[in-house]
Amino acid sequence: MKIATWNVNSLKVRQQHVIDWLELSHTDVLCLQELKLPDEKFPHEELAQKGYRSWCAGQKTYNGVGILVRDGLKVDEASIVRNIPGFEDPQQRVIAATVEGVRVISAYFPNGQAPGSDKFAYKLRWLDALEAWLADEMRTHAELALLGDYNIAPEDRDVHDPKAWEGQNLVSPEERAAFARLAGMGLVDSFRQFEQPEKMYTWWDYRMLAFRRNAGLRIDHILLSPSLSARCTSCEVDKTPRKWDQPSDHAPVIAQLG
DNA sequence: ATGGCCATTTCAAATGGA
Repeated sequence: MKIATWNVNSLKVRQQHVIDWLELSHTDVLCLQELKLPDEKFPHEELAQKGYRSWCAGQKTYNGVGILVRDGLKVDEASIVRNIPGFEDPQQRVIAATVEGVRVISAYFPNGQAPGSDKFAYKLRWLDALEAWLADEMRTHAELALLGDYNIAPEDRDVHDPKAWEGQNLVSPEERAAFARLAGMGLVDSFRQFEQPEKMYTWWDYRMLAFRRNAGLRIDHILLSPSLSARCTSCEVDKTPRKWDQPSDHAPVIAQLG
């Protein structure tokens, strides 16, 4: 089973990219972030025509997450959860589904704007709530995958220019500590399970010719519970759709589970 | 050179992203 995550930065604009990439990558389960559309505008029918069932937690203009599952894979309808239970939040950032017994979570972590800001405080509160909920989820699901736009570059090697970025949003010690706590819970960064090319990132600013200069950050991740990590045979970033016309500023990350 | 792009809302310029 191939599982993947992609921040599409508007599903309306990127719908054809998603359809093309599903066919290209043979992805079975695709987690999407930044749909930027309300539930009633989610293209369930169009995706169904391409062989995927879909679930979403959308909202107008901002945020919004979804999960696409190839026909034939077993999804327990009762397993669908939207948002972090107990964490009141109008922002739609989390959706979970159990697919073939694997707990799949699509998450769009808050950006945080800048350390010290109100949005940064919200990011840290959100991270605390996620961590508490994940602890429960991991107790009930041995095979769990947390996929999404984490808006955290966990290490300096995930940053094109660590000196310039030192202490900034997305790389600050507090954010990295939160990421490290996820690892402390037993979640494994599947990308780092395998040998990878140098300077591999998942996001590049639209400005400054950043993609051409490979001036990026690795902020999109697939974290796996111990028993799922043991099943994982590869994890890579696919930069292909970042080169297409009118691309998302993020590239998808895909992992193969044996 | 400390900006530059892009999507959205709504039709002009502000907001948010990362």
